[in-house]
Amino acid sequence: MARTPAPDLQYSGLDELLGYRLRRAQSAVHRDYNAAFDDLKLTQKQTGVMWLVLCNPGVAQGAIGAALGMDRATMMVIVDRLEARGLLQRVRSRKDARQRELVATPEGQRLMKKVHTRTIAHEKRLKQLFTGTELRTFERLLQKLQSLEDTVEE
Amino acid sequence: MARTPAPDLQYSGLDELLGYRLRRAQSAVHRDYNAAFDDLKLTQKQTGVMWLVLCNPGVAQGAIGAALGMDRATMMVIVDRLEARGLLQRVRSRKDARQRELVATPEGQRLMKKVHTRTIAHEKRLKQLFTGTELRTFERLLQKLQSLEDTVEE
DNA sequence: TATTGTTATACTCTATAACTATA
DNA sequence: TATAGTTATAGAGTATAACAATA
Repeated sequence: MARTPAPDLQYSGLDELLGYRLRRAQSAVHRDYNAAFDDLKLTQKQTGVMWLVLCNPGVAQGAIGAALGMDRATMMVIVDRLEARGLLQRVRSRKDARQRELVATPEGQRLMKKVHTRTIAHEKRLKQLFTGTELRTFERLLQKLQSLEDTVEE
Repeated sequence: MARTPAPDLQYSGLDELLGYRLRRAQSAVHRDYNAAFDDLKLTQKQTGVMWLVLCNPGVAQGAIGAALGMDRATMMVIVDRLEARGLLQRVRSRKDARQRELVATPEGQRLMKKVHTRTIAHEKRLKQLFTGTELRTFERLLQKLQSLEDTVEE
């Protein structure tokens, strides 16, 4: 990524902001993820969609988007790419012709087997940084932040 | 954002992954931030850059990028935008003519006063979700994830 | 030779608005 | 009328590679 060695700067409290800390942590994990999944060419978001399609075959595109907190238009971009790569298919629903049911192709299923294995390894790598108690606490704290999601929408 | 009501899906462990949880939490805070700063038209990243420029006037562009974990090319995009909006200026360094020192314009300084106030309010809003002990724990846990950053680079 | 910034290029995610086809 | 998906469009962040100027 070609970065300069860390300098010596004033932060005036920037690095004490919870939002900033969270962003930097997420950024570090994101880079770590990309490095670990580089050869599979699947981003975190794409993996999330494929993951849910695998364990909810035939579920509507919009339902996946809602579950992952994504806009309809955003889902379109992601599903378009996954479909173009031949990892999943859209099928017009017979129950409600407005909906598109998503199903993984054989190739998508093969890829997701690798992704599962890789994910377990990556997760283990992350969790090694913490004790069991810390992990439970961490998840609880992260969960609290997600409650903001509901506040904004209404 | 036009989202569909939450569906009832299988997750097969996706929602137990630390990386997933972190991403969703960051996403929620990011949306909350954007909603709170909508009228000021400054993103989290742009705010980070302006913040450091304000408390380190004349610091080199690359030093800011390194402090915020950003690539040189990424910094270019962000600084270009801030400069085009008249919020900061690039000045060729007299100590090392390769470097560009960043300084906030009067307009940038005015805007950042508002941003500071707004940030304190936003931070308060976030921190209300937690006790003092929880906050200290949270920051410690997030810090541990940032150690991944060093592991990947070398 | 190495570093700082630059440009060109490409990819991903996000979102709004207007449109269609269905319900 | 309302909903699911689509298209067009735009903004933002990320990164690689090649290049110029400077050290």
